[in-house]
Amino acid sequence: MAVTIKEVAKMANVAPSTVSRVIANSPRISEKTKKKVKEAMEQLGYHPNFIARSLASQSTQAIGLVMPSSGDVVFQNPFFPTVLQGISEGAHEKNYALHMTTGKSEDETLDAVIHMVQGRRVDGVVLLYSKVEDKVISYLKERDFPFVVVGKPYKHVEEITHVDNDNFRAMREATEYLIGLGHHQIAFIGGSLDLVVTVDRLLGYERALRDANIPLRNEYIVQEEFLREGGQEAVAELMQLKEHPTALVVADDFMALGVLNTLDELGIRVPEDISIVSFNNVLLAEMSKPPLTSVDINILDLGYQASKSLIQKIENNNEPTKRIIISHNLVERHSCSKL
Amino acid sequence: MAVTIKEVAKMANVAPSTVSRVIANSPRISEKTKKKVKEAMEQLGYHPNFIARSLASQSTQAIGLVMPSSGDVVFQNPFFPTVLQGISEGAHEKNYALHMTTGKSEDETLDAVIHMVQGRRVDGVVLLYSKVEDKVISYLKERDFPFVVVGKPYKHVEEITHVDNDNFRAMREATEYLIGLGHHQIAFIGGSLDLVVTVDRLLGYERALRDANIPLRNEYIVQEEFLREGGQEAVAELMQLKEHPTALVVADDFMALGVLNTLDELGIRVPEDISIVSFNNVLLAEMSKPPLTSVDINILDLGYQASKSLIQKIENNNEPTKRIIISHNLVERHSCSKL
DNA sequence: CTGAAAGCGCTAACAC
DNA sequence: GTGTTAGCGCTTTCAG
Repeated sequence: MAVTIKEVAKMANVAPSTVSRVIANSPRISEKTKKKVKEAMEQLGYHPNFIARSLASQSTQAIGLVMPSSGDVVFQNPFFPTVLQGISEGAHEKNYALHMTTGKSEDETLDAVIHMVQGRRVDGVVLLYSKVEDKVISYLKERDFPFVVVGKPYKHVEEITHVDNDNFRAMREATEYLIGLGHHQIAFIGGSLDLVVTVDRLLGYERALRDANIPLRNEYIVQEEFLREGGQEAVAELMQLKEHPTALVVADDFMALGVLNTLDELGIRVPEDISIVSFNNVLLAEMSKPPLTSVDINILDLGYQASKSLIQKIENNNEPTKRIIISHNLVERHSCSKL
Repeated sequence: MAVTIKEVAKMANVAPSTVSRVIANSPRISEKTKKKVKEAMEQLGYHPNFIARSLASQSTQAIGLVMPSSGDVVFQNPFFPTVLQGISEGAHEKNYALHMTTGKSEDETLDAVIHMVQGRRVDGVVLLYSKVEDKVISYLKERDFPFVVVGKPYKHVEEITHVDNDNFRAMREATEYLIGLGHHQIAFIGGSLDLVVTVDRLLGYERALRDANIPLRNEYIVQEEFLREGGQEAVAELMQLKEHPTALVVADDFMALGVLNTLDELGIRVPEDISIVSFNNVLLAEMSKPPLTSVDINILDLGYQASKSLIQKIENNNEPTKRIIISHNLVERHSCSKL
């Protein structure tokens, strides 16, 4: 077995509790013994056992990550590694570890979360997605277990701490940008309406058009759940309309890449024939042909703030509910042109 | 506090140990009491406390994940979510949880691993990368802590269980494929030579050329560490050679996308002017223009087998060292043409 | 400022 | 088959 607190205590000629206090860096301990103990720890190569500490202190210093069901194609999106990185940075700063959960289906995910929570493996949870009706959220909320969501919860927005962009405004601005370039026939290509982010963006899109007195058309709104097959057709249909759009707002760079691809096959040039603004501004956006004008939503910060605020909530039980809005900004590249 | 084993015991009129046995599904316990206990658990809404169990049994049922330092651009690569998914599936099957570690630098990563291991937070570790000189591997090996690596370790290959593709053969075949199309001037674009995978593939490339009696040229070998800036130049230089290559093998789809991009800017058409074979076959490969001919390396399986074999090793201490080779296959799309 | 002792919730000999 | 009893390694009153 590894070296324990007892052995350190013996070596330093103190009680185990004193060693424990040194670890916790208790203020009421003399510099002298502190030093003595530290030396002993050093010499024995002591490392605290987290599990034991967790059991005694009823806290794990770990936060749980709930990913979308891995069946989802969403998972392929570079969005995730990036939020992860942000979360990880925030956690790291406060010495929290990360515990992951994935399930293939929604039910599996819920199950895994229950295990994690009831098994007391984590002190809090961050949800990396936000669906319209979500069992995980209900479960967590009901048990009053600390959690934050990346994105906007569908229900109880006021009672759930979440980190989000102002997706409504972001999409409104993106659309206005296109309007400013002279476009009136602007289509919206978004993901599943099950995702709150899609809903918000759709609303922003509609608002921009309405404000500019451009009539909305149902044919101009497509939900492209599947990045590939489904998308191809949807875009093709869109372009076959008598009055086909001259510009597109696309909910995600990854999707936009698919769109770009389809357009190319149809012999439609970007930005000459059609303009595109997309979202997220991942590395992909600058590597596509043409490089995409994309709304940067600061994914890293989204993650960073999520773990930060979760930890605050964990450490201070009556931390107020917060809504943290991460800024966004349009990065102009070469996928848009004036009409 | 939550309901414990004791309360269940009391309610079912048995000893705590009996309840424990029921949880462990011990064979030598009567069906009758088993049922009685289960009912009590049900009624009280009992959930075992993992932490307590871990402490008592000296095992956590969790495996640690070591990601490459997050500073690396590598992190952006869709490769990771996919291995993760595979690992997660393998872990899930055996009821293991996942614990993540990331550091910004190599040293931070090592630190995090030490914490995870010494803190007894995990029973084993899987490394999601394989670098040429790696402290994490040395550390783990020295302590004889169970681990497997995804990819091929640089040293001690025989003593470290790892899950890998036959990258040498895969790249040789990819190169031969191009040779078969009539290409003789084939350049190699790979990642950092710090990564073992790059080394293996480079070797496979060289072998294919040698076997075909095509002289190797140093100018034809480029390491493109940075996907963007650096890459642009490297490719440009390559194409400015008097005898520029007519085909490229690229170590990764993501990189290939960058290459495609640069080529386009230079007015060089794929596959008319130059052919490209890339690696990994992620979703990206079919979404690029043109869709990439790419070697599918079964990333998901790479992850799946990694967690599988790690768990075996954890559960059976004298499980032999294994080398697991995941198959690959060339997926033809539209980035190659006959010369 | 430091020590003694009682747990945290569960497992694992060892009895019977 | 089931109960008793020690711990696992640490934290945390409570004394002093």
